[in-house]
Amino acid sequence: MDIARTHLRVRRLRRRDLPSGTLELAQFLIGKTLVHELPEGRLVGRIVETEAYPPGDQAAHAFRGITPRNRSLFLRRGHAYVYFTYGSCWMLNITSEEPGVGAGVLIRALEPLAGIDLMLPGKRKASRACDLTRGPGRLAAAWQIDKRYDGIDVCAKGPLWLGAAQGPPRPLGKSIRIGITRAVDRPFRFYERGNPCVSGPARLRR
DNA sequence: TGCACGATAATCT
DNA sequence: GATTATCGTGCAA
Repeated sequence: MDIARTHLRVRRLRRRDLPSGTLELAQFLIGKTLVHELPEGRLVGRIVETEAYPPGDQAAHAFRGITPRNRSLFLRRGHAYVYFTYGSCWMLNITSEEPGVGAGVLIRALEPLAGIDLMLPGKRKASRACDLTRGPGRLAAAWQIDKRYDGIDVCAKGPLWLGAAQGPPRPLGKSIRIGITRAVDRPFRFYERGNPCVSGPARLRR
C-alpha cells in the first residue's frame, strides 16, 4: 500500500462547514472524506457518488411523514440515517436540513484511501479496492455500517465522521437517481466523472 | 457490457 | 400481502 496513504491525516468537518440544503450538500460531499474508526484501525474513503432526497420528494422515505424507521431523517443536518432494505443491504444517508425537516443524502460510493485491508469483502472477490465500496449496499457491508449507526452525529466526536476533501477536485457529473420507482426523472444524483469507484451502468458514470 | 431474475427480510398498507 | 434508495449470477451479444 502507498506509504503516504497509511499516514493520511484528515481534518474533521464541522457542522457549519456543511452547506444548507439537500441538493447543495449532495454536491458538496463529492470529494470529501468519510472516516470510520474501528478498534483495529481507521477506514478512510473519498465520497465519489451521492443522491439527494430533498423535502417534498416523492421518492424520499420522509415523504409520507415520520415513522419509527425514518425518524433519524428528521434530525438536523450532519446526522446519519441508516436503514435496511432488500433483505440484505444497509444504506447510509447524511441528513441535510433543519431539525424536524425530513431529508437526506444517500452515500452511494466511496474511493478507499486507507484501511483497505480492514474493509470486509463479503461474498465478492475484491480484486480491486473499488469493488468493496462501489454501491451503497457494498460500502455499508465493507465498512460494517448498520443499525448501530442510525441517528449518530457525524459532525461530533464518534466512530463515524466527515472529513475534508482529499486530492484535487475533479469534474462533477449529474444524472437521474438509481433504483427508484417514483420521481424517476429528477437529476438528483451526483458523482465524480470517470472515477472507477462510481456505481451504476457506464452511461451514468461518464 | 448489458440486461433479467431471484434472494431476502424489515417496513408499511 | 406488497413493496423495496440492492447485489450477484447467468446468459446474450
